[in-house]
Amino acid sequence: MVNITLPDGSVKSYEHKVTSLQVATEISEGLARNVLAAEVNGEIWDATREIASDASLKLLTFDSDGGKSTMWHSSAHLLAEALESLFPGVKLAIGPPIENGFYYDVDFMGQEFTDKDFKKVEEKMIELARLKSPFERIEISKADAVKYFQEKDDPYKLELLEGLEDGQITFYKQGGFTDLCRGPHIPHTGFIKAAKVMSIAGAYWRGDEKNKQLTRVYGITFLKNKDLTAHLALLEEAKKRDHRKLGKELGLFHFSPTVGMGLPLWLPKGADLRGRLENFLKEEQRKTGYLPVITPHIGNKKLYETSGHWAKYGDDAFKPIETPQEGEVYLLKPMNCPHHCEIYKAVPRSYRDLPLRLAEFGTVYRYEQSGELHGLTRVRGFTQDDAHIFCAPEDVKEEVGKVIDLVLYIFKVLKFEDFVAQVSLRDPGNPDKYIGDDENWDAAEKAIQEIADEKGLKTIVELGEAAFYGPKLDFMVRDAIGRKWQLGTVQIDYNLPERFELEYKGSDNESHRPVMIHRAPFGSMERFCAILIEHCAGKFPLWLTPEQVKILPISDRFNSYAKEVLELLNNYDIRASIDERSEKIGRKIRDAELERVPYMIIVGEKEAESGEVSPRKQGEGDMGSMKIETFAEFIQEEIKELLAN
RNA sequence: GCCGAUGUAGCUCAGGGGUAGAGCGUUUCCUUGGUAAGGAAGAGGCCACGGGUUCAAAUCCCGUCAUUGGCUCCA
Repeated sequence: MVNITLPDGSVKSYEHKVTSLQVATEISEGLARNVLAAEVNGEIWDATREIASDASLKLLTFDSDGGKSTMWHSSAHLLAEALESLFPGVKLAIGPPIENGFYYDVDFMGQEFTDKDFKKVEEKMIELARLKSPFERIEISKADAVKYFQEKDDPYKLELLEGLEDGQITFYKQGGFTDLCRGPHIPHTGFIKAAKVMSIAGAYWRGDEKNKQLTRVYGITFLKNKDLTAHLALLEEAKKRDHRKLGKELGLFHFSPTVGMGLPLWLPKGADLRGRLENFLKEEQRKTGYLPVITPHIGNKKLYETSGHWAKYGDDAFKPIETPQEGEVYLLKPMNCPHHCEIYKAVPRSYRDLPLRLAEFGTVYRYEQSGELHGLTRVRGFTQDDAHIFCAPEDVKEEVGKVIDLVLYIFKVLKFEDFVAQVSLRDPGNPDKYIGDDENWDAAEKAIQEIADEKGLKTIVELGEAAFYGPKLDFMVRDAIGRKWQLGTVQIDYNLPERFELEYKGSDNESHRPVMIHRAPFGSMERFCAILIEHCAGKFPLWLTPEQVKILPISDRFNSYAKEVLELLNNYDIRASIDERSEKIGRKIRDAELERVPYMIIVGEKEAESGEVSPRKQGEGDMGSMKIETFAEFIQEEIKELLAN
């Protein structure tokens, strides 16, 4: 008797072994047609694998992460089969599913493989998929497995086999292709209806640059052609939103090789945007008890020896700077925290001073490898919206809670509505990796999890992802087109207070060690601006955008009336300018639309006579006529709503 | 840093061993208009940089630099 418990709690009983697919068929034929894999007792299995004893069962379709990854893993095998047939003699390394598709690392053994070959491979994959070859799971002894790959002369699989234990080894076979694989796989290749080879890149065998470089072939597949089309459309959309492209078009920032790679130059509009974001956060921080501090861009190397950063991250810092006379050694600061610790130490602290929240938009410099640089998201000089909260251990929970409130407010205002909080805790199997006593760790981990729950955050817990100095809470957002980004972070730190010997006098008249909380809601201004640009496709919220209103006179004759309107809007603190070119109104509208100015106002004879304006909303169109004051108040009202707490 | 691709006008890109091309932008002139591109003329390039091959190189080869897709890394 086999009892299968389904996610809704219902139980199905069978006389004999049963496969997930059979269970699915019983529920409905339609479901069975869509089942790619199954989660059996929390482990993902082939839907065709027999379940011999009582189990909980969750059927996985393409809508689930497990279903997708199974589908893509199987697709990697299909890709490998196609490559073997088109490029005889290729050696295969590994081929896992990834977030958007899959890849296979292939040694082409000197055969040329370029993007011109993609189409051929895609067609071959589909041709093979149409055969509906089942994925067969084969348990095999290590000796037989080794023999198989020796005969096939596949050095990579043989090396992988070395690390595997006899009795644990499985092959998967579909059609004429057999691969060493743990599985699981979809029932048969026929599910794969659309295939696309996306790109190729070099990748070292086992990620080690001493090893041979293989060709990583990226691909993606879908159950329906329509889904592939939609996916490609999404990539197109992402290209359109690329902050590097929009940054250029909208005049936000610029990179000059003469200044240096990875060192962004903020143009007036970009600086305006960023400054506004900073002021927005500064104002919120002022309201919630943060104190501003400012620290220099360099600091004595000793500072970083004390903090431990030099030992751990010295290789990722710019080379030290030396004074010409005294032989002192300085570092361009890669972190703000040591400076802030010194501010803490500037005077003796009492429990009455705590929590002490020191905030600074601190610019830091880190040596990123040249190949790592990417627009504003990965740069060598960037500004953190940094703050360090020094508090008593018992206040950690409350302080983290306040940081969460701040982050949630920012997300709400900037319309990052889809996010999860990742709670990073210690790796229980590896306690030596961490500093600080267990008691504090336990308390901090508990505090973070409790407060995250109390604040109603959707959380995922990751064991072993904590920093060596304390647990973390990171916010992962999904942007408007579904891409994931890591934004704000909150980190609890026992290390630096220890290293800098920070103390405060408690109400018991004894010395105590504070806990330090690092937090940066935006992370870095550069990276955040990049994400924001892509999130809103350059259409910034009204309160934030460099130019809120563009005044468009119908002809030169109305430029003077336009100036009156401008002056009035300025009195309402509305950022506006006039398009005085002698172009037709259609042209002025088009250009303002492309500049993503949220509101245009058209002024001509009619408006000049009645003292009104005819506003037009970006992307939407004409709003009719109204008094200038009415429009100004309308703008002010919209901003108020956007910022409402 | 490593591998691949790319580098031509301010921008987007075509071309390709023998006067350097287009569209957009820009400048000047004409046009003065009612909700997403009015017209004309002109300016603008050491074809990334340095070597080589060649009678001749923007074009072919080598190197450098930068950009870019990945890999590795990310306090």
